[in-house]
Amino acid sequence: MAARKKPPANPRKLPEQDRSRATVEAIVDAAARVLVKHGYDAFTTNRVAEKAGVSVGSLYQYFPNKDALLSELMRRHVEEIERGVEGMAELARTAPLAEVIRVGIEQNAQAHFIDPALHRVLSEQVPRLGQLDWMTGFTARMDARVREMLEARRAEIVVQDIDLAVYIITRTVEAVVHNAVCERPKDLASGALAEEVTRMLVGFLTGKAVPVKKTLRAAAE
Amino acid sequence: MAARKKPPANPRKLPEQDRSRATVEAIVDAAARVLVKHGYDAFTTNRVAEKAGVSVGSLYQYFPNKDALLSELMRRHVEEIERGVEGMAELARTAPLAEVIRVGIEQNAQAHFIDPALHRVLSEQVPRLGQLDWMTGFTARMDARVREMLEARRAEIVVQDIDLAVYIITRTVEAVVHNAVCERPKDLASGALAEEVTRMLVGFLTGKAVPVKKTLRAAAE
DNA sequence: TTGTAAAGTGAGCTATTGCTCATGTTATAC
DNA sequence: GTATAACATGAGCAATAGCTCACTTTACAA
Repeated sequence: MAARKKPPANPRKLPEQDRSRATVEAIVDAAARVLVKHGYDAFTTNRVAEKAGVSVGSLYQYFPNKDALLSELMRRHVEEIERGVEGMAELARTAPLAEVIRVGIEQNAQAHFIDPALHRVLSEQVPRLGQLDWMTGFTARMDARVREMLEARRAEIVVQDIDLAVYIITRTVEAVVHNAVCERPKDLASGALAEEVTRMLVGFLTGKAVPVKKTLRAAAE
Repeated sequence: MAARKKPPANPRKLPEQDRSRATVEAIVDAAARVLVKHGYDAFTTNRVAEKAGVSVGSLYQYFPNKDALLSELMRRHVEEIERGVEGMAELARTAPLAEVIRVGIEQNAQAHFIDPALHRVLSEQVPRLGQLDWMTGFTARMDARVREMLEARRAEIVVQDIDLAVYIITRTVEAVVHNAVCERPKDLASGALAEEVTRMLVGFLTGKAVPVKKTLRAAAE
């Protein structure tokens, strides 16, 4: 536990040969495996290196410190999630509001199922690495997308403060889905949760009553 | 960092004399101060003892381990929050739905201002102490209250699955308010956020359109 | 007074962990 | 073949933090 306070933060060597690129991959993979299997307490650089089949020294040749490795792992995870949401851009222009929102919610849910165990550990156990550089960019991009979508539909929308609406929507969806993954998997799988949250958000945005579907959708496939 | 894995978990001595009760208070107080002022990284038993003006030995006479101290600190914090919500019981019976919800939101916001710094550290930095015994009871009680409130108003409510509705409401309010404390203090203070979230939730529950207030409330005092 | 239990002390043991560095191995350039 | 740089190794250092325990002090009861 030596240098947790004084981060050397040297921009370490970048892998140039294939061999070293493979090493970096092995390290990141092992990091994820260790986190998932044994939790953050067991996430030591020595252990990760061992599981990766390399020596600690190699690890520190590509990551200046433990947090850098953690940061890289999170960055990759978030990147995966963002890729999953990319396809929504065109749908957002063509489909009706309710559909866009429902798909948004379902996409968010999907994102939580890419690697649920890792996602859970990252968000519950890992100490907040005080505003990661790339993290702010991520949320900003997400917010911007929702904002554009809303602005393109100003006609249907009664909400006054669009910024505030974006804020409420994004936090609500993220929080409800995120918690539901562990606490209400059934309602998430059946679509009941997405159904209700969609109704809530559409009503909120349009200021109109949205009829309750009397026939709840059966659990798909 | 010796016994992090093998928790002795001995039910340590309970304070019997006034002197020792004062010691325990001093320790818990110091724990909060250290957390707030220097973050979780600086939260060491030695440091807490020092700040409390007692020896580490004394600390370990009343807390079997570090996590127990942390747990007690969180328990007290949550207890304070719960006390703040107690007064809502009667209001819930007399006032109109929208009013109850708005006050609920505002109470939740108030709770975050009891000790915002501590609240922030606890929720952002402190590692999840894997399902604290008392924690489940707390959320269960809160959920039960909201549930009762809804059931007493079944007539106004179109929602089919009340359990699911309770879930969505509680998570939404908690998440939106919690995040807004740091990210949108203005909207929280002005009441704009509570206004909008209330409109959203009432629309969700009643299935009716709720008119947007054209005149946004000015920031109170 | 005096015996006993509660309360308090703090030096230091034990274990862990992040990280270094002297050394060895493999690939590329000429 | 040889020089050079990239890559890899792993024993072990330095720091630290959780916790113990032998011992002292204080409170209270008889």
